[in-house]
Amino acid sequence: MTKTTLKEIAETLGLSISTVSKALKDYPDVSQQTKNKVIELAESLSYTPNAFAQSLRSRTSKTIGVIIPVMVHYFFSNIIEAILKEAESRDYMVILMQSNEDYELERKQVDLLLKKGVDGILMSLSNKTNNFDHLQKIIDYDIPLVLFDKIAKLVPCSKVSVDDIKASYDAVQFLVNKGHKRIAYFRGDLNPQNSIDRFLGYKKALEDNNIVFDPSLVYLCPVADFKDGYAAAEKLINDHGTNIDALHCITDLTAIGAINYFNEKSIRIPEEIAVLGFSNWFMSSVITPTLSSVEQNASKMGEASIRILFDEMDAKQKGITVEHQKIVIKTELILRNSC
Amino acid sequence: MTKTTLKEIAETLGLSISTVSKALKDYPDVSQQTKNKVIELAESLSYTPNAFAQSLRSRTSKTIGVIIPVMVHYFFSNIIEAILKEAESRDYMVILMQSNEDYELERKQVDLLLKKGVDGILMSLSNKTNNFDHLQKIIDYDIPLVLFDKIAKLVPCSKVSVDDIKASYDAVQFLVNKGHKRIAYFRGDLNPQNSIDRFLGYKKALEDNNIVFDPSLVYLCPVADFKDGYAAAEKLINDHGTNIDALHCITDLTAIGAINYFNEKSIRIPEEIAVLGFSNWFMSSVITPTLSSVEQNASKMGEASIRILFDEMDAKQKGITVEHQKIVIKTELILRNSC
DNA sequence: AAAAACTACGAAAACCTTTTCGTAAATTGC
DNA sequence: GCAATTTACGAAAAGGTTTTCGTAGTTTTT
Repeated sequence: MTKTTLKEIAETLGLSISTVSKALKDYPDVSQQTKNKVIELAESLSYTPNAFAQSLRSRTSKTIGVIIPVMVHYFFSNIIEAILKEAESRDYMVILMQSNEDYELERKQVDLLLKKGVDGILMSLSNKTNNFDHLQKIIDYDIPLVLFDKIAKLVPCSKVSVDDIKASYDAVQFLVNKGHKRIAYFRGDLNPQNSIDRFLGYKKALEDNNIVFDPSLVYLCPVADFKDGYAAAEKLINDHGTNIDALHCITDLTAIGAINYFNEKSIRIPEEIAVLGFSNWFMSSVITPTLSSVEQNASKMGEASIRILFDEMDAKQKGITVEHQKIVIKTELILRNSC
Repeated sequence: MTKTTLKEIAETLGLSISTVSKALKDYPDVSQQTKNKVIELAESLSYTPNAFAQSLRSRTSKTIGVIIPVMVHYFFSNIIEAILKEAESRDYMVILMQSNEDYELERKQVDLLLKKGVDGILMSLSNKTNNFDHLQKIIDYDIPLVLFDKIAKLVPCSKVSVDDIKASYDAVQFLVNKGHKRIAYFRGDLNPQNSIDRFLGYKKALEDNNIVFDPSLVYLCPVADFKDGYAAAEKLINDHGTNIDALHCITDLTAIGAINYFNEKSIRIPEEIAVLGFSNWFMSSVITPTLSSVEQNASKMGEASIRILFDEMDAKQKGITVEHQKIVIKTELILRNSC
């Protein structure tokens, strides 16, 4: 079963390749009669143009590349889902890569995507990334680039993110309004902007409420997973007993780790310690107690990212240059039983 | 910033395109001197061959296509992760598509992948799929195809799955050994093979233990999600009160839905009803009570699938034909507090 | 010293599509 | 009836790489 080509159709009908091509693309300088013959035969042979040849000629591939740090995350899989759906509807294909929070790998993957000739790139940076030459390379190649969630503020490209400062600020403000004063914080890795911003939001909310920031209430959870949260909770209790009102965490997973520790030690939530997460994983709605969190609207973020990417790709096609966009997705506090 | 081509290098050095190409591919009929010059210039211009041209000529794309029914699933995202890693290490790219449990979409996606010229395809079928012409088309095109998890038994291609019958059989046998007799079952959609097999395993275990199969203890959870489980649990209790010893569910999510209902109604787990899920989602280890489940080894399944795919792709490249493989991944019972 | 073998390169075709340009033949206008 | 236009098609180049085959020029063999 070999794929049909224009040449075969041309030979069968005694036409030239050019005429067949033009007939299929409905050029005006082909007679209707010829068009009909060509179209009929093409269909009966189920002709589809060779994508490689088309790409070679047009220098476009109808393909976009997506690099994310990790796949097995409620947040990221939701974003990917939104991206796939939108790409689908535009007949674009998505090449997906996972950087595994590894800067070197991320760089290599960018090179692969560029080599592969994708028409655009969506990226959420790894936690380790603090050199942006590879992003500049994308821009130098004139490939539209949109960063989402884990963004680099200084790279000249479009960006989609949430206002992490405000999101955490609002969360902590809520805890303060509830009367909590000694609010611990489990912070994430020191490098990524999100992590920094959420921490700043936490600090600012304290300041604005005239609560003295106490560094001994801040614990580092570099991987921001269940284990980190569990371990930090253990340290927290060892250090402070239950002389703590509330706990805000960099992610739900960390918060759930902490909750599990508190449950084991029969520390009552929210009576003894109120807990508030970040990201609103599905899981958070089914654990005991259900976990309050910050909804990041992953789908909206995915949709916005790919929409902007398509805008820039379309503009490039038409030879127009467009301003880069910076979109901030609204977050909302989801209140459940943990606070 | 335009990409360097062989032609440019050739012109700069006063050589022919062929010689440059051969120099870079280390052909023996190019002098070492010339090779050195070419390699040096190529590197300084950071030459990378045009992937479209290479694909056009070689009829391969170093790309594989993956179609899964849904992305936001612990199981599938784990499989994808394994696939991405292995593909990565082979310098292959992965085009990912989500069929959304929609047969028509699945068909369209297969066509897209074929048109795009992927070198191989990995698929997990949608629940609705019961016509396999599109799979046959892949085979007719001589593109290696591996089905995983949601497979079609009769399609002549390699397959990777778990022995769902045995897995559920073992799970129910465990419940019986614990002394449970009235064991309810929340089954999945009627179409997919997994769903059928797990149900068969449940039935067979009862039979082998001389427990009469009672259809009134079986509830349908077509989507097999949290909602379905919650709703079915409500019906179960309405129908039978707590005249039930145990419950086995088609997925963890369903089981977690049921657990939430039981918790709300203060029905004690496992004292009044023991619960056992399927798939061993991460979530199951952190809810209250922690949920026993069947570990499907998603990573192993992903690894096996892509390994077989590469085997078949390599064989095709060499013109060899290989037997299709049928791999059954071992499952294991993970015991926690819910039973 | 002539024949044989080897070295190092280039021409050209093939992969397939798209589009520009050129040109016969048919048609229109006057 | 001749010039101007229109119609309908084909040739050819371009996009970039790979590989086969051909061939000058050089070296080795006898």
